[in-house]
Amino acid sequence: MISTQMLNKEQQEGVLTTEGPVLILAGAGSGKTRVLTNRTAYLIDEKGVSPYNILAITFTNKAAAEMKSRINEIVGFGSDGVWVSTFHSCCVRILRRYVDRMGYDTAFTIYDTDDQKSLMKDICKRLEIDTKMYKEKMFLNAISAAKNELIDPSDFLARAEGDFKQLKIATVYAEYQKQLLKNNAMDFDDLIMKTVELLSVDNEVREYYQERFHYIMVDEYQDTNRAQFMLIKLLAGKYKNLCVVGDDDQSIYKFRGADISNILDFESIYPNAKVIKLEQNYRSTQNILDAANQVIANNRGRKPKALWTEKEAGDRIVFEQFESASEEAYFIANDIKKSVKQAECNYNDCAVLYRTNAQSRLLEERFVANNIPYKLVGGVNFYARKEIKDILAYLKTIDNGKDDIAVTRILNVPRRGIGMTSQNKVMDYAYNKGISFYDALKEGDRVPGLSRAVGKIRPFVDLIENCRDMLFHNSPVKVLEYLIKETGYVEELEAEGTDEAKARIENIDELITKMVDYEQRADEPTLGEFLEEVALVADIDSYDEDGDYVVLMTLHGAKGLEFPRVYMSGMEDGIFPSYMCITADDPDELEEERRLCYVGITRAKSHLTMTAARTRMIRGETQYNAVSRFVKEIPKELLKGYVKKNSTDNMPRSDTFRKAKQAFKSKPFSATPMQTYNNMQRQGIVLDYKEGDRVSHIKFGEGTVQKIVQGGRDFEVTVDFDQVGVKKMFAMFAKLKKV
DNA sequence: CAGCCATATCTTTTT
DNA sequence: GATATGGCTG
Repeated sequence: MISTQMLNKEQQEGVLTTEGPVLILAGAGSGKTRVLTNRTAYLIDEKGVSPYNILAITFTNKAAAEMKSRINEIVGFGSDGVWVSTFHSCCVRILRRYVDRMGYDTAFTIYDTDDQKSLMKDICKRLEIDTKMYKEKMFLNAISAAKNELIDPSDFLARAEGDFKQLKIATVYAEYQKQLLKNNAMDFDDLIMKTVELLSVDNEVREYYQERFHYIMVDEYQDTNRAQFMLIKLLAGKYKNLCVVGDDDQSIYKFRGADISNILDFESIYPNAKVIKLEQNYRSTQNILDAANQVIANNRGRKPKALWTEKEAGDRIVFEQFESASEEAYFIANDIKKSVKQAECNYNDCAVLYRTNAQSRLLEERFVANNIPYKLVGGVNFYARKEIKDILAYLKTIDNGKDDIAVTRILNVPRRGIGMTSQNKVMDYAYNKGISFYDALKEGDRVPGLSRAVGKIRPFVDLIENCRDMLFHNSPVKVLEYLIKETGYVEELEAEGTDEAKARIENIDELITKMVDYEQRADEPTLGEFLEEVALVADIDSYDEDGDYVVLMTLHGAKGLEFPRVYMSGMEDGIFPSYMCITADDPDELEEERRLCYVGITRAKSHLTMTAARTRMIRGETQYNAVSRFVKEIPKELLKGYVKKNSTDNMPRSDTFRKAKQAFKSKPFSATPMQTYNNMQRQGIVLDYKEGDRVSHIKFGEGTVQKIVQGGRDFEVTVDFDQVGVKKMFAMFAKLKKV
């Protein structure tokens, strides 16, 4: 039974307004999940709606699972019937049932980014595209963007309007779709787009689902793209009881096609929509909320809103700048350790957030050294690891022999002595005969030019066929175990004996465990369903807030979560906001970064610490970065000790550094590795070039030395570069070479 | 055909 | 710094 007395007035309104379109603008920490779960409970308990007629859509499995369990807590029995799922799994469910009406096999496989890349590579090779000119990734990005906008290959061609590059993309796009269909596979974007297509084209299917879903709710609506928008519009087409929840200030997935106008224009698309604003924040202290409000206030083009809280001011925000990124990591690790020791918090109260996954490395090292339990979320997905992808490719081959990408991946893994030459011969044969790669392997003796290789291919085909036969009478796990034994995959790793090989074996064991777990959960376990589940998990799904560990993740990953103590690391211009956004002509990109900052700040309940480093290694180059402009947007009164010690002041410490910075104030500065720097310092600097000499620079290319001036401990060298013009730089950093 | 070494490119963010 | 690719050799 639900009780509305725990809800504020606006929240109650959100729960009780069940009919017609509703837009809930829910600020960070304003209890939107509570509204959604209570609303569902209200529909079932009070309005007698069948759970079967309710659909709730989220972005991650974790969010879906949480909503499900919270509905369960309130409603108890009967809530199982509610469809709570992610966009992608919802679409898969629909497609598995009806996609055969569009020429696909309902047993299609789902391609992840890796698979897409492999396929694209093959296509570029076949179409003889110079991948130096046009990168595979460029095509994939363009295709993904098109799919998010529901633009199919023929639309794309029509829009190309004679533009050479666009025409090229159109050709590749068409071929890509053709190959996907042939492989009986779909990529992530297809899942949404094909569902929209199915619902648009097939009246019977559309009416079925429209009739089924009397009530639809969508979480994180600000992150929907055009395709997802259409999907929802189609599904809600009959009853129009659509409730969307979102916050335009937390829209951070534009790069993935999210269209903020979906939420901003909701009222004009659904004219009689009721709009409810949730502005009371229940999560953060006043200081944290003030900081968030002040930062986000710098964005134009947002729906005006003001978050408020009844909470006390709380601690001020800590900001610290360090000489290097490792010192930063050292500080964060120590600070967490200290706080736990003093019983101020547990490890799982703490989260360390950063802009890019690469930043996690130093933190991890520090955490290991300090014996701090931590969990890294994101980065390389478990299912993206080599050994896991190999095993999954076997399973995919068993499940869907049409998936050429999977078959080619494992044909020679472990080594069977089948090289590229043989593989290409089979591939050509398959292409000419219009059959799948695997089917071509089966008739290997008829492939021209395959002499000895036939004998090597045979055992591979037999293995796959045996597994398929086994599947009729055995559980998928049995087949998996048989497979691992027969291929000798683990055996080979054991023989290797390295730590890395051991870690791989552990991962494979983990995969078996996951499959066992799946079989126990499923009513009727099938290999296909397992593969599907595996394809659609995000790393965040495995994060469990009950375990006592610090969590490390990107700011993007943290959306929707909250922690008593939050550390935002790498608060530097060039890192966050990223260099790409600073240099972009489009000011919207900076605004998106600012929203990301807003998301980060509002994750914190009571303690927020921001850190920055003066120097940081990025891709093997040392960068010097200024303090993030976002830090400067926070009023100083909210910061603890902003101008106190010299370790936290804004001026660079060393004379050399200050001058270096002046010379390179516009760009993040790549310096020579520290090794050389130290050598030079020890030896005193000897320049092997003089004024008028031709020199070359690692980044700027060749140029002529105009002036050399002794400055402090280093030489200030002025060079007129052929490509980029005159630059002033310090010899110590510039690493100029005489040519 | 496989294993080794040189090189090139990468990085924002993810279902 | 790390990983993917390409060329070479045994």
